[in-house]
Amino acid sequence: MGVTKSYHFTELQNELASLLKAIAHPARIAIIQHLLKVESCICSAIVDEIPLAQPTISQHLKELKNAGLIKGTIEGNSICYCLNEQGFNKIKGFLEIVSSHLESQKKQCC
Amino acid sequence: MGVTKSYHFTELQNELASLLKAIAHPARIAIIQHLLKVESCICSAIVDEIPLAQPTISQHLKELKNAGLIKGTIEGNSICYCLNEQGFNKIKGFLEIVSSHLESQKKQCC
DNA sequence: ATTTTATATTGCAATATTACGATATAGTTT
DNA sequence: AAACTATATCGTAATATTGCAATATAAAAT
Repeated sequence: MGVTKSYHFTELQNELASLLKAIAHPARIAIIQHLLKVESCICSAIVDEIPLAQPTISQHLKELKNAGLIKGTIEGNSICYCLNEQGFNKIKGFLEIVSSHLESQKKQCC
Repeated sequence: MGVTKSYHFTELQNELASLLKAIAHPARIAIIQHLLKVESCICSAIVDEIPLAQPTISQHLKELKNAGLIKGTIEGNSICYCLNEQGFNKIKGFLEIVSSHLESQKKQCC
């Protein structure tokens, strides 16, 4: 059917899935890595950095923004994008729980 | 076009995207959480735990396995699934890099 | 050997995602 | 104001994902 049955799952499960889905594309990972590298949030010279058409980049940026992983502020003509710590912390929190559980699980079964 | 232009991106970017995509579904997060909870890797009583049809769960398990996030071993009649630490560590590594960069970035711009 | 139990595969319909050309919007420069 | 620059939106084609019924496979129990 192509539609995720999100009503079967908890709010946290759905939220985590949305956040992870937003990162789960090589172009969006490249955008994140670029924003990390440039420190000060140089705006969308991202378009020059990544070999995809401008509307495509714009769409990816929108997804990252909707998910709460980046922020954008208008700066005259252009827009300044930078990473949003909060979004990443949620994902990091989940992975830390997974890791700590895995470490305390002494006996591996598989 | 619907097809990701993965040839534009680095191997690491594509690998991370695949791993993240594999987790990025509420049912698969629920599966991961269940496997965490049951400690010893009780097999696919997951089907009883999650309100999706058996073929759907089987498909989700396959994706998690292909991505390297879970392992499965045959145990007589049934199959024992458990989490695969390695896959999670790769994602955790990426997020730790993001976090440490963000923390050292004093001036927020947006 | 037949039935039962556990899991995987196939095929398919519904929906979502990816990418981009064309175009719109809005600030900047001339 | 006209031209330019930066970004967003629309429309659309190609492809991917989700979910499940039906069916296949294979071990276990009877």
